[in-house]
Amino acid sequence: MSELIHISVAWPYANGDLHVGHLAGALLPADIFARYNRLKGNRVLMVSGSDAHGTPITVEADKRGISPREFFEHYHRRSLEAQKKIGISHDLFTHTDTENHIRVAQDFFLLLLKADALYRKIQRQLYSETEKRFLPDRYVEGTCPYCGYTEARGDQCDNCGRLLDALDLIDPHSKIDGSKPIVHETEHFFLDLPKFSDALLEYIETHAVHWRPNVVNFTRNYIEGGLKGRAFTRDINWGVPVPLKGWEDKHIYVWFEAVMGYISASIEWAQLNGHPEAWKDWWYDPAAKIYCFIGKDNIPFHTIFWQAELMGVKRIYEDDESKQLNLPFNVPANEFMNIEGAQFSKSRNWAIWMPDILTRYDPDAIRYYLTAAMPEARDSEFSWSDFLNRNNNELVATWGNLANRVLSFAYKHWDGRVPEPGELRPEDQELLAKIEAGFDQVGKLFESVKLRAAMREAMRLAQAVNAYLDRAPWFSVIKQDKLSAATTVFTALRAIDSLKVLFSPFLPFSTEQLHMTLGYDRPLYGEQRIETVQDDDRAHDVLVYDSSKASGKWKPSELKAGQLLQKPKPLYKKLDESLVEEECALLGS
RNA sequence: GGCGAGGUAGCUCAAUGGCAGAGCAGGGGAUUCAUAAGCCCUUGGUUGGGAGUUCGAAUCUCCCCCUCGCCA
Repeated sequence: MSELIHISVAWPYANGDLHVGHLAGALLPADIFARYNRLKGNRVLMVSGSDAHGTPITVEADKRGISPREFFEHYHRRSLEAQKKIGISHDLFTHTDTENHIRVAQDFFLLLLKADALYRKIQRQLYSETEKRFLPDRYVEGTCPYCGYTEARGDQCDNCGRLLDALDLIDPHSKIDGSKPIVHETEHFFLDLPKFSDALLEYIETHAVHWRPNVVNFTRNYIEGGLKGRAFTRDINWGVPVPLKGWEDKHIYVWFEAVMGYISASIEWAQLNGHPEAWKDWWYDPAAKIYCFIGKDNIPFHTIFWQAELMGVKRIYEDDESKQLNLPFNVPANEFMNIEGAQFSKSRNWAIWMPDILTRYDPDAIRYYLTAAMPEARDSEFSWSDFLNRNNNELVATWGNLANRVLSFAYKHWDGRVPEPGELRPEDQELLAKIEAGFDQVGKLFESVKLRAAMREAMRLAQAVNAYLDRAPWFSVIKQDKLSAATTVFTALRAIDSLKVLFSPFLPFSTEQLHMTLGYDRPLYGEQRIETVQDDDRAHDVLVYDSSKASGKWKPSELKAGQLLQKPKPLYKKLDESLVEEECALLGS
């Protein structure tokens, strides 16, 4: 039975390149999960985009003397390239500064206002006269009123650890230009979260049964601790303008606006595909399942605030009052990936950047390691020596070598064709039955979003094929009893053909190569393309996934004897241990 | 400071009250189709520290230490 699966992937902030944290935290698990569901025959809609708004982008753009738009578009384009190379198969990866997104976010705002989910409140905030703008708390520095530390930030004192109100800082000054800010009053809209408290708890009790414990506990506790209204608008001159007269200078708070992108991107996808209403299948059919793939820092936004927004508007671009927007079905948040024993840090360049490592390593080698070390249950560690070992000892040695040894042997002894087997012996049937059962076992792990375990299970099956080959007659009998050898090689080829499917969500590039080597002509997966979309006034670049040529199915091999093989080539490269020292030297430089 | 998660073998990680496991690394063995790959066997643990509950604790409770996230 075909299911509707929506995959909402956290929007990477476009103030820098993608790094392994983005991949391991959200992008890669989402892609693996999407590919599995496509193979299962489910209707998948996976969307995301670059988060283009917010203060850090304006600050960086100012530093470089360019516009925020020019600044984020640079990183957006690099993000598209990197994700295409590593095979993150978004049906649409767009950004939040499109005319479509701005329109949707503004309509969302107006619906929330109409639903009485927003209220107005006047605040006092620090204002920079030199920059003609309000200063976010973390861009203010001054003396801590408690401990006297002179470099306390507006939100927190790093010396005594106390939380501060920027207005309490002694001798406050702007971190950007050192000028002294003054106190201004400013009015804002707030999202009335307490109003949704009961409904949110109810949602957690009914929906979160199968969620990861850390996500449920954190969320329940957060709500039970008492929700407070949160500022929904900001004094910033970059973002989605508040669509009300007299409010033109204020913009919707970037966090609240970015999550709306899951809907705006679904709408954009539907329009690009010529079925403008198609997005509603995922957002209004109660049977559709929405999965949010995010990092742990994002949990409250995807388990509380986004739900409150959806509950608040109830429906958008839909007149039928019996319909209601779907709430996320699961939020499989990942923890963080540290690097060589220390936290990721952009300022110290303690980071592994995707565009950079993609110049040196194959995408599947990176995908294999990031999945094996994925922070599903707790923070995990990226270590270059571990990367080397897992690549050489697991990916190359166990799985790559298995495919290569069998294919080379078959190609050499049966004129480049799949051999005609004799009757299958008990050990052949046993192996094939084991592999067939793997589709259910690995599938179950996918359903509960345990991707590390799923890949390990596939690897265990590859080991079982190696063990089978150790006992079965083939190279030792090729001269005397070619039929026996043919039966073994046929069985092993079928096993490899099945393993190719099991591994393909994790390793889409190499399994596609293997698929072709095995003599198929239609690819397992669709094609990714970077395209330019023309809006009313502007244009923007997107990454799309075209599934029209995809033929992969989540089911055991039916490889036929006589099928013409292509000359096999190794699927993976063994890496030299010198890389460990070289890569570590690049960290922090 | 409050809340949440985590600390398990050399490394990366499993194990939610019932004999502490896996992969890799390390050691030994029989092999040669294959990228010196694969297969079989195997050495490693006072589960961060302390106290308690229990017939039984990595797991539950309390205290302490350390790491991460959110509140910010």
